[in-house]
Amino acid sequence: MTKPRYRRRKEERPAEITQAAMETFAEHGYAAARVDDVAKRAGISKGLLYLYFKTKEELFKAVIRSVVVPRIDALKTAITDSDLSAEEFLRGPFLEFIQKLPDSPARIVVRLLVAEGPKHPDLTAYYYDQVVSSGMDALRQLIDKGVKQGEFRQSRLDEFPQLLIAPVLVSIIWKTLFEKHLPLDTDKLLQTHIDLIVTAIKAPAGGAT
Amino acid sequence: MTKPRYRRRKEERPAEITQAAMETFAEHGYAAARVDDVAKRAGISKGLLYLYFKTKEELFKAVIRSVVVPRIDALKTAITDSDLSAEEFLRGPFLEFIQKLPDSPARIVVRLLVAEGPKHPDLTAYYYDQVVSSGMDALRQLIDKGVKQGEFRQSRLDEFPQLLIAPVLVSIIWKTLFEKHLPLDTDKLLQTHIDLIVTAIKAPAGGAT
DNA sequence: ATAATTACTGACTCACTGGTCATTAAGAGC
DNA sequence: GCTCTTAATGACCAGTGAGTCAGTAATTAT
Repeated sequence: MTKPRYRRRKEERPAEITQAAMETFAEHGYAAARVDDVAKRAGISKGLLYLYFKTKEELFKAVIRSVVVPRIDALKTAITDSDLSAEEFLRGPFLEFIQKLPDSPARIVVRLLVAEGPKHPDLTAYYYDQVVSSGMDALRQLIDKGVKQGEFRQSRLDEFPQLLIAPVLVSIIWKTLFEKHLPLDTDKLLQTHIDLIVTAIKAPAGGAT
Repeated sequence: MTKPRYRRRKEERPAEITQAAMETFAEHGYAAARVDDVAKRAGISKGLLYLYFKTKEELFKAVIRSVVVPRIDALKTAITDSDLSAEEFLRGPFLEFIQKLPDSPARIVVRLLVAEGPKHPDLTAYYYDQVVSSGMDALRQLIDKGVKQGEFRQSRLDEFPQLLIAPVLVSIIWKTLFEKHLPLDTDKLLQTHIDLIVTAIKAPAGGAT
């Protein structure tokens, strides 16, 4: 009775491979990452990897998707499962959500997308549709709700919901590049940002309507 | 009298090469850019390029530096050449400065740094020292000045001056990735951001001492 | 003019890596 | 056990692109 040289595990392979790929891309970026290394990390041969993913690029897209999808779901449920006021939502669930991003795989996705996005238009389009567009809609609705209910004053923030998540990008990029030079308390940074924005758009004391 | 096949132009080459490299990197990113293409774009042979730059990486660093240096100088003079109040400075010269960034070569630098920074620690350190660190100091001083003169209330913004430039990153990344899907009026976005921040930190009417 | 110098060329090398495929062996079915 | 299917291997191929260098010609010195 010899122990088998390998086990057949058709089901688990794809997830294991994308996981290994994500780690490899995180270390070296997409272009400089070797498919062979991804395979090694996943504990398989390169040939098998190519059985599950036709090309390196397809593997790349699978990685992005594997990170993005669960994260969207998280935000969507956070929004639906809540009947807090707009301010409460911003200071509560929304803050929590963005505070998690800088240490999540989202960090890697940002780096990969900034670096490789322009060369993968369909991937960028996918990301835009799935994440950016719907995310912006959600935020805009949140702000509008706040305005309608007299919590917030009218402002241009609803034209630029990007401003709400801008410091997330700063946090991610800081952690990616400068953490060694000067550590950044991103939780506090994001908290401060929400404070400032809410202060700026809060309706003056004697509410409207 | 035959026309010469080439002209010797020792002085001008380096600048021409870094310029060509910047354009090539802008199109393809660092890893995917071919040295041969940079040379072609600069109108020279690859061999000559290697006479001026020892490796592709050294060329890369030269490109970053060539973009960064003049931009720092611009900001520094803007700060020194002005005795405006803190709010006036933010709304005037500072806003103007950041409004220029999304369409300047700074855009390419951001993309290249995010993508390649982790693999070039010394370059990242250089950028941190020359740009980030001193830029943050300058902003912090500006805010403190505003506080001391009673224009601004005390806030945590002076702990996180990054918040002032966060939307610049959003603008740059948006233009890099999503411009085709939904154009963004970055001037207005940045204007809005400064409005919001100033509103948030402005001292209440009856100013302090 | 002629010689000396060196900016410049372009063909070449060589390491590297994405992708292929003939072969092997694990596991399912009989 | 025996056969069949296919998950899995790993040696191989072909394209590519960074970096080299022997030679050439533009310019300077004499």
